[in-house]
Amino acid sequence: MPKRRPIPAKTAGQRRVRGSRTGRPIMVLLDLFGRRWSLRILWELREQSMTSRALRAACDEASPTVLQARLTELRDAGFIELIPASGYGLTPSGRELLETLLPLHRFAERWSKRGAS
Amino acid sequence: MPKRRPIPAKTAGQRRVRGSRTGRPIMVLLDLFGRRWSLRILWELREQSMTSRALRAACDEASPTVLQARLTELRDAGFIELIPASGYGLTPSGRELLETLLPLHRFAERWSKRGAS
DNA sequence: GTAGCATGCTACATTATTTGTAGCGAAGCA
DNA sequence: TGCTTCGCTACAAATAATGTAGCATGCTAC
Repeated sequence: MPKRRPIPAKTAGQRRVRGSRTGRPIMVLLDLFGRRWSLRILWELREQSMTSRALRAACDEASPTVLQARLTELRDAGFIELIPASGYGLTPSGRELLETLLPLHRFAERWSKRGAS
Repeated sequence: MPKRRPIPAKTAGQRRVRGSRTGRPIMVLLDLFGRRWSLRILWELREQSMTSRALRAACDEASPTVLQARLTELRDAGFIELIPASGYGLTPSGRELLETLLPLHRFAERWSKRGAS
């Protein structure tokens, strides 16, 4: 039973939402981000665009197979784009998404400095 | 080659940070959240505590094996806790984490309503 | 123009993770 | 005692990720 979801894709210029069953957008995102390297890729692109190979280097040399898969998914989702001149970079939407994730950085620092609790 | 990381764990009351290679806290988080069901679990607990079985139901009946693994990891990370009376719930730290993730909900709504870009 | 070199991307066998189903032992309650 | 739920585990089958190699294309330098 392939529980894995075909990932959001464009349909005639319109996003086809089909999340973890309900189609609720937040579920689609949580599902997409729950795949290996998704969040990491977005994170590494936060300050600069990179070629796919540089991105791979930035991501602990993750295998090109998955990386390429994530890249395609994130592209279909409209968060990143490939610009021949500069490589992969965030779209306006992707940048907006990253804005909402930035507080996570500060939280991570606080979190690591204290015990569990 | 098990690239998979043993997950942050307590060591004599002290968190042992050991991220995706650098040990940077943000990497540890991105890594933890890049595993299936991690984010979803936190999300489902945002408003109420739940028994492990209710949580499973809330998470599309994900297999108890992974769910249990994630639960343990999130517990070790100090984001959730098991209280016999009420089941699994967020710790103060977990609630703080969730606060930083809430904007994601609003973003998801906006995102789904427009095309990609 | 042809020999390099870097790009985005793919093939494919191996290894790791997840799924689905069943069920255990403990605790609560009748 | 019998019934129910709890947290959690076993384990085989299915799916996803890894690691290595390499292709085709588009450069720039000779």
